[in-house]
Amino acid sequence: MNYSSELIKGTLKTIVLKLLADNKKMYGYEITQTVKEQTLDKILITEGALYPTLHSLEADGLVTTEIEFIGKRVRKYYRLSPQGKIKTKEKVSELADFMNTMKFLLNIKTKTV
Amino acid sequence: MNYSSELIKGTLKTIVLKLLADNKKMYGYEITQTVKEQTLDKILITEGALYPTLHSLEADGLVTTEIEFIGKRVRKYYRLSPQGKIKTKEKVSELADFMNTMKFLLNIKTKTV
DNA sequence: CAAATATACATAAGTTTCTTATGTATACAA
DNA sequence: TTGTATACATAAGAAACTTATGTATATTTG
Repeated sequence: MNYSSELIKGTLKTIVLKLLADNKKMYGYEITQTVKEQTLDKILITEGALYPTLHSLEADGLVTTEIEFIGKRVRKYYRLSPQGKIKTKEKVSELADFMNTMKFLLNIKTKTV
Repeated sequence: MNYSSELIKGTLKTIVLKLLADNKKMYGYEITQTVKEQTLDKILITEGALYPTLHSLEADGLVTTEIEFIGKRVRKYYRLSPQGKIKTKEKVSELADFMNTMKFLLNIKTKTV
């Protein structure tokens, strides 16, 4: 059973950047499959969400692209730019920090007056 | 320095429900201030986000409301309904699960082929 | 005591970011 | 040959915010 989609909102860019940081280069479909496998089908990235995100990362200069042909079929590989590497560190540490804060907040039992 | 707002998206309802679960009853402004204090200004809930969320929780039957007057000023207290208590447990455990999954995903070094 | 700030509610327009739907095309398996 | 998988893309619509605005009372501060 996968997560209610609003949870994934806001984390997609970070997920994509981190995967690219760990795998040198990846193409869109590969990203969807990797996330699906690694999260045991809990996080399913739709193409309608992923491709615009990748295009936006490219427009922001965070990734570069390379076209590759597998037979007649096209593949578009994405790779982090230097700025992309910096941005990835920022986003990942921000998310880690946020998760710590949330963990703390959700464990609070009583309001401190 | 507070979090980029897209991170908070999708977690607001869960935060509000959990606070109500821990504090019996709370009013809107109190929720914003409590979150601000507990997170050391890292999570700032805007009124434009909070009030529609509270109204939506009420419309869904997850909370009940009571008006209270402090002098001439009105306060609207929110309290979990029985369904609200159930929903809170679901949302909190879903978020905890999601955070574990994200933590795992963001630590992966190499793609497992 | 006037002005600024804090308390306390609310809504509405606009933006972002997703979902859902659709489209195109190749490759492979049944 | 039919369905499924691979692989890209975009567009309409929905959800959930931000930002701006509005109203009103209470308190602090210069």
